[in-house]
Amino acid sequence: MSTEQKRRPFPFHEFEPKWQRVWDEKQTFHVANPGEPGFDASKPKYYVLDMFPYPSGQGLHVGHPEGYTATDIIGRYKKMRGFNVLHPMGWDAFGLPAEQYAIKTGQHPRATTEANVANFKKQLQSIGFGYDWQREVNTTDPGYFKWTQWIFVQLYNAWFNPATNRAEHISTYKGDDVDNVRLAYVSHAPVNWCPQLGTVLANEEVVDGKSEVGGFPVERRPMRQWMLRITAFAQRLIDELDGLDWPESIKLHQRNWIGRSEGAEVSFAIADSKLPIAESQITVFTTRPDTLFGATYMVLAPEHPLVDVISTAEQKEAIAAYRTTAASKSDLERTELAKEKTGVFTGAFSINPVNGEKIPVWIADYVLTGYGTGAIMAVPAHDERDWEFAKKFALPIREVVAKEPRLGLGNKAACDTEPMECFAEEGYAVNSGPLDGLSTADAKAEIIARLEAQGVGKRRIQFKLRDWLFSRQRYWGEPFPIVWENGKHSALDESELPLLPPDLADFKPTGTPEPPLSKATDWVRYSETATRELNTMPQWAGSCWYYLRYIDNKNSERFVGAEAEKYWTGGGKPGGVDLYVGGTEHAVLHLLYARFWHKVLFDLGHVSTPEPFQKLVNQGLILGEDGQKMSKSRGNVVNPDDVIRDYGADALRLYEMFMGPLEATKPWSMSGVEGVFRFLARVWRLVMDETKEGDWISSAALQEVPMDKATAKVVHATIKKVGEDIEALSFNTAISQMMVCTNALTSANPRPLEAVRLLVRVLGPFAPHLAEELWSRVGGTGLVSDAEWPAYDPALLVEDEVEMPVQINGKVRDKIVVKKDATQPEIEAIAKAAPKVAEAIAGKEIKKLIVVPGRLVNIVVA
RNA sequence: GCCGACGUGGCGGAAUGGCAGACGCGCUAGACUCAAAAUCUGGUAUCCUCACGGGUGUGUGGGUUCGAGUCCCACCGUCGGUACCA
Repeated sequence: MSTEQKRRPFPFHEFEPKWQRVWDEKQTFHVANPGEPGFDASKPKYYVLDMFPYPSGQGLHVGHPEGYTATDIIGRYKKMRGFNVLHPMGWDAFGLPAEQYAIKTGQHPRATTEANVANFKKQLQSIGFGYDWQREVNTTDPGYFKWTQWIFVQLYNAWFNPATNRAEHISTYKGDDVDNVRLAYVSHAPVNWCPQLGTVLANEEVVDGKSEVGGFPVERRPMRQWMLRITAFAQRLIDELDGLDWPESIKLHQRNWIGRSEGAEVSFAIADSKLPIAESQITVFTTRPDTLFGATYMVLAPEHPLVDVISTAEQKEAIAAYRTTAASKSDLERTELAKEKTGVFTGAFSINPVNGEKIPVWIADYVLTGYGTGAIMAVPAHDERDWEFAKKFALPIREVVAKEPRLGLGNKAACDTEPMECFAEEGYAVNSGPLDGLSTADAKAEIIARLEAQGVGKRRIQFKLRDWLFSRQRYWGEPFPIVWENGKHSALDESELPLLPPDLADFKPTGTPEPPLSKATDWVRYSETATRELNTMPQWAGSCWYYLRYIDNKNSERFVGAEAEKYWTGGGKPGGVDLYVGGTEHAVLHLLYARFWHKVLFDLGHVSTPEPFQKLVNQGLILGEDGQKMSKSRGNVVNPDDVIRDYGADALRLYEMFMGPLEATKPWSMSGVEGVFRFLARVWRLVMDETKEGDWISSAALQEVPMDKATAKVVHATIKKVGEDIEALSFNTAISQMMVCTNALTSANPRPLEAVRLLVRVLGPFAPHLAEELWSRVGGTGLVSDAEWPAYDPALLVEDEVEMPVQINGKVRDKIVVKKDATQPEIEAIAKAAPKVAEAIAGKEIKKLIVVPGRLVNIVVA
């Protein structure tokens, strides 16, 4: 841009930084905690939260300010409405991308993180967000992660008591294997290992067999890992969604992810087994126990422990070969090759407990180790997967469910004819002995009762959710507060926290599953005989509880002070945060993990609500001008800094909100930005006139005169609608109403000062810089940010007369004007007398006449 | 496959079951100007008509209703999520 003076329609570049300085100097958006000076206990509280950003090297993109502007408007509005508003911001700064970037550039992640945080903060401040920066948190700050580690220790020292259905201190556990019930425990199960990233990943972080970060292949291998027992809370995580004001789609997503299914566990005896009874059973989980009579074979997962025990000598070789292939397949290959079923016969048979039939036992990788019991009874007639498998390996298929009840057919008749297609729906039992004729629901109940009586099965509820793999083989994360001695682990004492990571110069992955912390030989040695845990926590750890730390971020005694926690999360709702705004991408990761941690803290008495977030809103994605997802490779990325430079922060904020509904996906448009920019200039010119020389002076039209009726009406209608629209998060329509008001005031001469003062206050939450500037020029007291939200006068909004359309058979034919309080018969008479109406109904029979007072009249004629 | 969201002018989008298209963009005419930009004022769904006026219109087809963009059923399309979960 040239250095010569670029003419600006209003001097936003001068007053925007000015007001940002004033807010900072006066600490306008700082709010005190109970017990602190300046705390006003008479005010209600409002906690409005943004999903804090991961401070990447790219800086802010226009997606960030969308949600942030929405919460800022709410926060500023609630403040004007007399609330104590908690609206904080912080940094989710541990994690893979920072470390990858550090490795690439050769800098220490702490240095790059600091630089990125400083840049993000500067950018956020240049948009004029009203955050209480005194409450800033950073997950990589030792004063913060001390408490992340402390919470981990709480998890370690807790177990889930099924009798009370909640987490309790480990001391209440009376069994003999404490390490088997802790909420944080060690596992040796196969995990998702990503060689390129040099770390293991949680199930949630693996997408289509590739890492969510980077898209690298992921393979399964058994490793020693820390797990968190989130599955213990599965039922509560489902049930307690009910009390939350979240989008139904997100609730559904979480329910599906947790994946509750009801069914039965059934034990099949292994035929001709020489093993003790207890070991010669194959237990399966099924949601369709009513189809038990149709089980014609069984399948074990390749990794199932019984495979070695039961396979016959002739099959051993084939089995071993199949297991090797299955194990070496990455998840990606497993998914890609999912089309064709594979498997091998074990040579063994089992006995169907309901009819004594001997059925073959196979292994196949379409049965997963991690779900249910890792074994299934196959009912090919009524399960698509079993159907495909049976067809491929020519196994028998027996129909046991029919669409319609069918009685009187013996087993014999049915066994001879195989069904033509798989029927996986509910229906009525056939060929099932005592179940015949029962509906699927009744048949399930009946068979479960029978199995329970025989002691070979029972009702069971199964969840898809797995325990949370919590350790990573990385440098840039919270070290575990755990030491190992003689193969046994123990937690550090609270006094030893925070446990800082070693200051490693070489923090690169080792290329093996050995974590980089192993390179810090001094650090690793805890004592003569004990060494430290080498894994670090995943990025999700810090974000699981940051909303609690904002409440009391400087507390060195406790993760959050009890009194402050009670105040800011109080209000009688299950969730403490009143409004949480962020992207959908966290539907089942962050939002599920945070709920889990919160419930543990609640059960252990550390927080006072069972849920973290009462109301959740997902802001939509902002696309590039071409309607495509914004990305560097497409070259359609919009940088907020450029928008602020050319149009100002207020225009950026306003445009982000004017684009459309907050939740919608919508494309960016620079001419749209210019549109709201012109609107802001029009508001400016309500107050200021430009001289021939290009100087700004107070507008001559602006006078201390009372508002005429029409002006008062539009201004008060604006106060009403904008307030209601903010409450409903309908910011685009609020802005359109302010445009209507501004257009009306533009043509007013004289222009009543009072009207402008009211409009400026209503504009405050949206375009705070311009509002402050104008407020100071129209004689406002103090800051508009501290002003009260104006009240509207409903009496000014009612019309004396209303225009009503008159329809004939649903089509508008004429319009009439009637008094506001006209009676039904009066309206009817006026309507019938209207010229076009009279003409249309002349000589016709009126079959019906509907009058909707204040809206319309509809006359139905033959 | 399954689950979810959404289909309204040239574009972004408004509409408690009650005048479809608020507001903005774009386009267009006029005012101001020597001229332009900026600004201000007006017009702008579509078809028929010189006009007055009228017909048709919210993805498609049905239905409920005095009245449907809105509610119900079926279908088509776009986007997002998810996938051997027994």
